[in-house]
Amino acid sequence: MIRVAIFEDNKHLRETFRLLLDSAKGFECTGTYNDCNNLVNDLASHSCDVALMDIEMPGMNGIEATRLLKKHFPGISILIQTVFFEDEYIFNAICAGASGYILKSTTPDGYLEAIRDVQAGGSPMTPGIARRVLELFKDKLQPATPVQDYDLTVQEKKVLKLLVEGKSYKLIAADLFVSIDTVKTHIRNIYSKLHVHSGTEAVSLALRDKIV
Amino acid sequence: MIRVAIFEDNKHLRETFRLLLDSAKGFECTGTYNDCNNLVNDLASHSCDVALMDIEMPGMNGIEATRLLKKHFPGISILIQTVFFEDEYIFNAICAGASGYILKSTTPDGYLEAIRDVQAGGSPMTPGIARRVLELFKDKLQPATPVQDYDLTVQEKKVLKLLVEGKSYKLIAADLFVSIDTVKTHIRNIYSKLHVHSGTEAVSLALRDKIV
DNA sequence: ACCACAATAGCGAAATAGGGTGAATTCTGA
DNA sequence: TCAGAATTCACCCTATTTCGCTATTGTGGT
Repeated sequence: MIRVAIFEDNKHLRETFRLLLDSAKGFECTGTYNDCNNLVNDLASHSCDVALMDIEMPGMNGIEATRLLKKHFPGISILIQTVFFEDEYIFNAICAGASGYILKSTTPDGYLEAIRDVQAGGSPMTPGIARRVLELFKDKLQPATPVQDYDLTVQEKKVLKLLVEGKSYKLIAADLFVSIDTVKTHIRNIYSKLHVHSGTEAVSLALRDKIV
Repeated sequence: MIRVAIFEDNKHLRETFRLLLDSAKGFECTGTYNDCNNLVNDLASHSCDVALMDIEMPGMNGIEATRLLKKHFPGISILIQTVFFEDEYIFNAICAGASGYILKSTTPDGYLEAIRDVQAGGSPMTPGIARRVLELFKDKLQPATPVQDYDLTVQEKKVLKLLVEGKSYKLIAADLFVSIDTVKTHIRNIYSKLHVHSGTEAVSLALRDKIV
């Protein structure tokens, strides 16, 4: 028997879900809630295995709720169901700890199967969502394409690296066994190539574009 | 009609896949290959929509092959099918550009559905794989635990943020509508809390520990 | 031989940053 | 309401940085 809690602000949908679960074999609806403003208390008194979570709700939204719920009840699996296809939502929902993400266009049977999947340790996703997840995954984890390499010379890269480490001109000169004036020259050239005008800017750019 | 190429080193499986595709409606097998050592030529002469790709193969493995294939034929969708459940494989396969990842324990009908899914722009994954993907996603993208928060005050954080953007004291003062001496004070306090002694060090630390 | 360029070095001026000290005001939690 | 924190500002002095220009040496390519 899979115990399911429903969080959905649309009254009609909420009732539909309850009916669906009550009439299906192996499911039990432990409660329906139209917002997450009493989330922790709600679930403390009526524990469940899976929470079916809408994103768009008055007050706390489903993603914040997911985060909160995972913090207080790590054992509960959360299945996000929404009309939103946006990357930002998908991304945040996953990071918040959602175990599945399905669109509201899913059929009733699809809902039941998704809940079963989640309970079995799987992560059901609408096919299109899965594709978005993989794309996001690639984009964010791909060795951050060094957009430009700025044509820094070997020595300039060394200087920049030391600059990133927070060293002063004097220390950089000592590290590289050159005079401080040479360091000045290199830094001048680095700034020119990077189109920046200060050490902080250069460090920022170097770290963001991973030139070091 | 979905045109499918099969890459699988096990002869028996290879033949089974061909039979499965030939006997199923809407599928066409454009070729079966026991390795990827002639990948580009193979597919140049027999184009396809979906490549069913094994990971473990003699010579080039399925993940390298995926990368290569995506480079030469970006339009072809790749469905990985393997016995490996390891995170490393999943991770690399996705980064290489795979559109789906199913285990060999999948049923024949499951295979056909997965291929249909891929062709339709979805990303079929064995439920357990999907869960691993989400976990990996979270682990790798989670705002890398801010080890310390250094107890910066609101204003100090603002100043640090602007410092990271490469602004000078003067510009920071202008941005925050305060005097330059106030900015100096804040920066003094920031340096003290961060245990650094220069802007470049502070920016470096701020970016690495994601305090901004 | 000539050129481009990396790497080195120097000088000087002006701007910016860093640190010491002190102090007023506002906010905030106990 | 009272202590402490946060925010604000001032003045002084020194160190560092930034940027202008110039110049020598070595190296690789045409």
